[in-house]
Amino acid sequence: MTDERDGVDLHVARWAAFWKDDPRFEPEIEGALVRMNDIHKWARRADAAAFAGNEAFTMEDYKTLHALMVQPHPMEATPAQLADATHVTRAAMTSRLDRLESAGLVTRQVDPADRRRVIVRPTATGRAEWNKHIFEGMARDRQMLSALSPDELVQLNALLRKVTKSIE
Amino acid sequence: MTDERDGVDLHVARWAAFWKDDPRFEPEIEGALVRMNDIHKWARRADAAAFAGNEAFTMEDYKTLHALMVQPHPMEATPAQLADATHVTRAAMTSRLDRLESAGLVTRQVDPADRRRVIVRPTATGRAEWNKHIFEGMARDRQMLSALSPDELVQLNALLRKVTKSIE
DNA sequence: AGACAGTAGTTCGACGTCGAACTATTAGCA
DNA sequence: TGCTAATAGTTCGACGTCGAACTACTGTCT
Repeated sequence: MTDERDGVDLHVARWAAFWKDDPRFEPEIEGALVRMNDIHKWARRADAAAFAGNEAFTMEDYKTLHALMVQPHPMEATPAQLADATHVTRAAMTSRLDRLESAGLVTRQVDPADRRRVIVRPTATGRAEWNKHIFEGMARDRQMLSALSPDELVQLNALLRKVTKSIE
Repeated sequence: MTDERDGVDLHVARWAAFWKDDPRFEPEIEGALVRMNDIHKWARRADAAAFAGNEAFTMEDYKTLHALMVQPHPMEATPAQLADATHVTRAAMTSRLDRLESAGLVTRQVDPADRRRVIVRPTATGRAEWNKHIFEGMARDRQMLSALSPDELVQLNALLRKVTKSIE
């Protein structure tokens, strides 16, 4: 493996020099986490840039709408389910749904069977808005990982899957 | 490769059923990004939990202090360098440094050679506070990736390095 | 020397999120 | 039937971040 070094290698090397011979610092651990962090940050910035010009429809709005569309029971979910799916608190989801509802992209309806619950559904406008952005996002994702071959992608997922299984 | 499926596999399968036969959706791309996202979120939560009880010394404070300690020119950096290292804006770094300075963990000094610049240095207290947390964080990182063997970690970094090199 | 673009850092207002407190509703149990 | 605990969603105040505007200083070009 004669790959050139990336910026993270420099970071890790400097760091390793700091604690030379201390076994508690493991370069491959730090390197992997820093790289995943960098990739994640880059993706977030690319997504945010794609929604930068759009006034009144933010990336958060899109992600909420997206979570709603890919629910097991499609086109229908509670705020709590959406909060779990997007990894935000219920409080944050309330304010997201406020925006989406007043923009006419989703509807809120009290569940008649359990009046504590609220059922969220996308409107036709909401589904159209979601369709407008979904494939652009997948194209960005494809571009970001274009350095990896199909085989390498499978390898990467196999390794990552071991990690996610151990922590979930 | 007979690894069991993880939660992301379910997510991707559901999603794939949504756009069956649409070549724009690539399961391995989405899977890799979602997994990295999940791992990143898990790490952030673990770090945040470690600083939860600590009043007046947040995770952001620690990361700023850490960036200062591992600079090429150790123990000395400008706000802009720290902002780049931690991937926040200069504005955010200003408020971080305000907190750290008033807590007595760093000092700010105007550079006599270029009076636009400010030189940030850790105090003895700051260095002690940093030492108190650095190894705990590395232990958390090690624990999080403990599902991977040393060989697998090297493979993972090789794959991630291809990605980071292509986007940096 | 004087004007002007560029750079470093800060301040400001807006935004999204969090955790805690609160309201409303449901389920369990004596 | 009543009392209590648990649950779903919302409101509230605080916090960290961002982008834009601003101040101060430096370097360059004429």
